[in-house]
Amino acid sequence: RVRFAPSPTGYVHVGSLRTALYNYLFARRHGGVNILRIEDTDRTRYVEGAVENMLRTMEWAGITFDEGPVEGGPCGPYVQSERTEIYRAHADELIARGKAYPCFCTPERLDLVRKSQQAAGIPPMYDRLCRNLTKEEVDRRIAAGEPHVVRMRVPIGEAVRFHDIIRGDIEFDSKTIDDQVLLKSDGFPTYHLANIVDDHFMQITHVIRGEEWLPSTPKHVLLYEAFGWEPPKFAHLPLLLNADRSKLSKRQGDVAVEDYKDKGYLPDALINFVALLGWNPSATEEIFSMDDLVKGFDLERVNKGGAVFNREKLDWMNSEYIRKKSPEELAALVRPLADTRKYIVSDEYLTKVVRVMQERAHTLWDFVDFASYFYVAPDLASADEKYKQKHWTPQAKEHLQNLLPEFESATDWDHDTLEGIVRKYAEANGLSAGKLIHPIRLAVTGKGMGPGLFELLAVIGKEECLRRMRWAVEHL
RNA sequence: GGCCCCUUCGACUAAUGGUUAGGUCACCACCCUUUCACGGUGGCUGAACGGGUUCGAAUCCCGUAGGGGUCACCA
Repeated sequence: RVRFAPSPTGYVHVGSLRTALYNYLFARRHGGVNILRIEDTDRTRYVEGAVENMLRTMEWAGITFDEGPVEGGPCGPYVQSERTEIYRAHADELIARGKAYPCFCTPERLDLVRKSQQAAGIPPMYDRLCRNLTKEEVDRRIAAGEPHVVRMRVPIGEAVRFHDIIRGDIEFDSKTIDDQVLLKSDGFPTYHLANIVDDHFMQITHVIRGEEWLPSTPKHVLLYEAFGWEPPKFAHLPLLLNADRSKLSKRQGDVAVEDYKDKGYLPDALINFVALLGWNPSATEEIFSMDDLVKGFDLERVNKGGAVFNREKLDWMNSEYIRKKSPEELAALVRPLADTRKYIVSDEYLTKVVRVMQERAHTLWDFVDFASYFYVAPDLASADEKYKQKHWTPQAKEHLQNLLPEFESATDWDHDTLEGIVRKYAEANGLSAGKLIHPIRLAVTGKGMGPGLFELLAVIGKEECLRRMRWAVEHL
C-alpha cells in the first residue's frame, strides 16, 4: 500500500509526477494498492482548482489510483482537511503520553530566538522554553484562551536510526532534531503529524517520496515510536535537477507537467523520460511503455544521485512517440492546436499534413507552427534569406515561369506526376532537378527545409500551389 | 553555519572485484538524399582526489574535496 500525497498549491511539478509514477509502478508491479491523499492542511497556501488540475494531470499521464478522494475506499476521507478531528485526538494522545507538549511562544518570540541563534552561529532550533511547564500553568493558560501549538518532545541524546530502501541505513543524533510543531494554533496539524497519522491508519507499507524529506524522516520515526506504531519502509528518491545541478525550479525552465502538455509533449513520452531519471531496468533500450515500466520496476535499482532534467533527450523521446502514432491519432491531437491558430482545415487535410510531417516533428506544435505553410501562404518577403539568395536566381525564376504552364495543364496532382513534370523539364534543359526543386520549395513554403517537395505540393493542392508560384514569379 | 545525502562521458545511465568501462541523447564526420528529418557507418568525450584492502578495485574501507538537500505554526 503506497500513497501519492500532493499539496494542492497549484500545478503538478515534474518531480511530483515522477514520485507519483514510482509509487504507481511499485504498486502495480507488486499487486499493491495505490492511494491518493490530498495534503491540504495549510489553508494559507490553498489554491482554488488545484485538486481538479492535479486529477486531470494524473489522468493525462495515465497514473491511476485505487483509493482516494474520487475512488473512495475503506480508509477515508482521503483529504486531510476532512480529518482534523483525528489529528487533534492524536495530538492529545501524545500529550497524555508525555511525548508532546503545548507551547505558548508567540511567532514574534520564536523569530527573535531564531535570529539570535543565527547571529551566534548556532543551528536555529526552538529553545524549548515551554517544554517543562507545570501542568497547572498549562491548564491555566489554556483556560485563559492563550493561543498555543503542540510540539513534539524529542528525546535527548538518542540515536534515531532507520533503513532506507535506496540509501541504506541512516542515523541522526536526536540532539539535532527540533521540537517540531505538530498542531498549529489554528488547530490544523502540520505535515509531520498528519502524515504519520494518515500513513498509519491508511496502512501504508512503503513511503516513496522525494529526497527533500530525508532530513525530516527521523522526526517521523520518532512519532511512530511515540505512538507505539510500526513505521513503514522508506524510499527517498533522488532529486530532479536544473542544468546547474540545483533542485529543479521554475526559474530555470518549465517544471509544471501542464507546461509540457501545453508545449506538445505526449504523456507516454514524458512518463518514459521521467521514469528513466533515477532508474533504469539495465536494458539497452530506452523506449518503454507503461506496461514495460511496470514489469521492470524495482525500487532497489533506483539511483542515489540527482538527475538533470535534459530537455533535448525529452525532445528526442517525444519524436519517437510521435512516429509511433497513427496519422489519424496524431491529427486528432493536433486539431485543437490548429484551432488556436485559427487554421481552418478538414480532418482529411490535417491527416495528410501530419503524415508528411510525422518523422520531422519533435512536438505536436511542429505540425502547426513549423509547418504553417500548409495552412496559410508563407510571407515570402521574410523567407529564409540565405536560402533565397542561393536558390532564387534570375535563371531559377525564368525556369519556374516556364514550368508554370506545365503545372497548369497537369491533370493529376500527385507525387509522381509532379516529379515527372519537374524531372522532364530538368532533363530537357540540362539542369539538375535541384535547380528547380529549391526555388519551387521557396515559392511555396518560404522555407529551406521540410518534407519532400512533391509530397508537400500534393498535400497543398494544385490551385494553392499555382497561386503561390505565380505570386513568387511576379513579386519576388 | 549544523545535520544529512550524493559523486562513471556535456546529459541520462550500464556493469553488483577480473570488460579495449557498454548503451541512449547531444555533438562531429561520412553515406543516403531536392532541403530538413529519418535511417546507416564511424568518431569525440568519462571513473573528483588521496590513501588503504586485494593477485586484481569504477566496484569494498578510510580520509579529503566538490555538489546538493534541509534546518517554518509550508508541504
